[in-house]
Order: sequence, then structure tokens, then C-alpha cells
Amino acid sequence: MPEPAGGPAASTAGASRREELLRIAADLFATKGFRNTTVRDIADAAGILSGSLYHHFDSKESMVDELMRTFQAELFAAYDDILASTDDARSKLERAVRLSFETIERRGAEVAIFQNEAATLGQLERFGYLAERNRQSRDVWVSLLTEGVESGALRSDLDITLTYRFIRDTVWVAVRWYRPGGPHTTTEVADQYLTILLDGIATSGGRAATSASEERASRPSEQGDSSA
Amino acid sequence: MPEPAGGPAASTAGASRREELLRIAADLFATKGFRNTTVRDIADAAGILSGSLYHHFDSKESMVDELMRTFQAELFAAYDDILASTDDARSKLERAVRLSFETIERRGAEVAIFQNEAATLGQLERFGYLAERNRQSRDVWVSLLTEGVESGALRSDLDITLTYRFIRDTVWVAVRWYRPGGPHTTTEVADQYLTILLDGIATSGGRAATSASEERASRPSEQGDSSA
DNA sequence: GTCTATATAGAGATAGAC
DNA sequence: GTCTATCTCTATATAGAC
Repeated sequence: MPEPAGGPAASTAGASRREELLRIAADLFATKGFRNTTVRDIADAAGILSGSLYHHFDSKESMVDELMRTFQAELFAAYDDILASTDDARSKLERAVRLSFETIERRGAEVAIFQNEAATLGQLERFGYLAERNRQSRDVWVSLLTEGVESGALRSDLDITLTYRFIRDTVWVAVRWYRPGGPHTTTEVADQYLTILLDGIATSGGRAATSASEERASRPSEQGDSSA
Repeated sequence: MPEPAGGPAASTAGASRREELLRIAADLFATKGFRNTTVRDIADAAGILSGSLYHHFDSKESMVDELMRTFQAELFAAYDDILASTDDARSKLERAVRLSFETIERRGAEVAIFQNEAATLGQLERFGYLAERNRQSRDVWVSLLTEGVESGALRSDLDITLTYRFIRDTVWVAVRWYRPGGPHTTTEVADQYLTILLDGIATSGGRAATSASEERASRPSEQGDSSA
């Protein structure tokens, strides 16, 4: 902890050298991949020599470790806020979805690194917490979905596990194409996604009102033959 | 082309040594990542020494190149079949979605490699065709969605570009968790996904019949405030 | 088609001067 | 906090024997 005790937090202006270097590394890891980024790349981008990096960090691995720990702590604090709120089930689900897109905007590099590297990094003991966080996040989504079904806000014929995976994947994979300052705001993207997720892309004609959706519920696994 | 002219196609039984090695490499690239897989890893898995691999392939890069070219050719031939069919718009869209999940089942390694490595590989001239294929696939989905909206099968208030991205990402990202022989068949997964995509996860109550969806269409960007 | 042996380059990391 | 200099290991790839 070479950080001054009451020093500046995470603002870009008053960022410590360490935080500056971490930001540079994060962007490179996100863009080129962890393995494809050399310590020399990071040093070059920072305008120093590779050896100098080791004054600030133990290793390249330590850098990504610190990035992921900080990111996950922040993200799960936000999830906890949502879970602890008194909003109804549907609102909580919407807030969780919006949180993802906002996180992509504010912490895009970290999201990308986590999405792209978690599987390989996670094999090292040091990164065991990544798998743990994954379990936690599954619990968050599954409980939101379950609450939604029980309260009647969500359809009861959903396979919760599959639905969870679809939502989880979709809200995070947008990091591949979303660019802050680009043509869409994070709110617009979240709005459009929530519209699709909640109501679907088909016109109402395709889904006859209540009776049909109850018939659907009675044959949970084979209803998809509507495609033929 | 050291392949006998009229030789065996792609069946596992009559596979040439070359194809065998390519399969081994594909699985490793998919699991550990291209950069994290060494030629020694591949040789070890094949039970030979690393130098021997160079009797079959120029380089590690050539291996992934051949994998991607073959895969893309196969996939786009299937897209072409769908586009050329006389099915209605909704059926074509459903077929395209099902094709993705079936491809994940049959060519999971290639899908994973493409998903994980296209961005970095694509920066090399040699892999320029990956960007071209990406454009082609966008055209396929956008034309399916446009046709769907025009025919009245799909809602007219959709942002086609955003919808395309959501669908594209979701149908392919399932490669991260789908395991052939696991608890779900590819048909079940596709069914569930199509149900969500077409009709949404909310109960019908949340979406009043025709008038409401037309009101929605009149304010395309701000409807998402239903979350507050 | 595979092995032995090895060239060559690049990567992460360290020690001590400034 | 950065630089100079350098060690060590690992990776891709090659040449020629079997």
C-alpha cells in the first residue's frame, strides 16, 4: 500500500501514478487481450520503460488481479443495493439490467477483461474469487427471476436457468460493440433491450392473450414447435 | 493440398491425420485460447513432438486460419439456404436462430474460436476475411429483421440495428455454456430462446393488446421509463 | 510421418545506479 | 519514480536424420 492514507480517491484528475498505470493497462488488456499485451506495451503507452513498472506492481498478473477485485467489489455493492430495495420484482429486474449497461459505460475495460479473460484466469488459484463472483451473480439473477415469476410479473413457463443465462450473456456481451459517446446512450440501449426482453420482438398477433399463454405453460418444453 | 483427390470428407472415422490434428488444435484453441495454446500443447495432445506438426502445417496461425475459413464457408452456405427459401419472414428468422444453436452443437470449437479470437486475429491482413464475414452476417440478420417488420410479423418500433446486435450476440454467446450431451438439447435451447425473443418474459398483463403497442411505437426512445 | 537437435526471438522479471 | 542492463524461460519455427 504505497498510497497516501487520506489521498485522492479514483478521480482521473487526482489519480495516483499507480492508478494511471492501472488505467493504461486496463485499456490495453481490454483491447488486445491480457496475454497479447506485453509489459513493454503498457510501459510504452505510459511513456516509461518496462522495468519501471515493477516499482509499482509485482507482476502483470497483479495488475489484472487488482483491476478485477476492485471492479467486482464495486459491481456487487450495486447489486446489493438493488436486492435490498423495496421495489417490486419487475423494477428490480429492470434496475439490474440497467446497471449492467451503465457499468459497461463506466467500466468498459474491466467488463471486457472479465468477459474475455475470466475463463482462463480463473484456472489460477489466485483468481478463484472470479468463480465465486460468478456464482454470486447467478444467485442475484435467479432470485430476481424467481421473485418475478412468483409475483406474477413474469411468465411462469420460463426455464429460469436458461433465462438467467440469456440475460446474463446479453447484458454483458454488449461491451463488444457499445462505445461511450457513440450513437446510443446507455439508457437507450437498456430501454431497447428491456423492451425486447420483457415484451419480445413479435407483433401481438403472434401471441394470443391469456388462454394461449396458459396453454403454453402447460407444455413447458415442447412449445417451441411454433417455429414450424 | 497433400489431400488425396477423391479422399474421405470430414467424417471422424476416415479423417486424415491432418484433419485429426486440426480437430485437436481446434479444441485447445477453443478451451485455452489461441495465444495460450502452444504448438507443444497441440503436439502433446496428438502424441507427437512439436517439430512434427510442421510437416502438416506452416504455422500455428495457418491452423486457425484453415479452421476459420472452413467454418465460415459452411456457415454461410447454410445462411444462403435460408435466405433463398420461400418461407415467410418469421420462419426464416426462426430458422436462422436455430441454425446458430445447431452450429454451436456441431462446430462448438470453431464458434468459440471465432467469438473469442476474431477481434485480435482480424487485425492481421491474413484474417481480413473475418471482418468481411461479419459484414455479411449483419446483412443476413438485418434483411431478415427488415422483412419481418415489413411483413407485419415483427413490431415496427424496433431499432433494427440494436435488435440485430442483441440477437447476434445472444445466439452465439451460448457457446460459452452449452455442452452437447448436457442437460439441454439444442432444440430445447433454441425453443426457449425463440420464446423469449419473440414474446418476451413478461406476463401479458404488462403489455396491453394492440393500442398500447401502437402508442409505444409513437415514442420509440423514451418508453423505457416504465422502469421507474 | 515422426524424431533429434537447435536456432532465434520475445516475454516477464530483477538488481542496482541515478 | 525511472533508467540501464541483463537474466531466464518459453515459444515458434527450422534442418536434417530415421
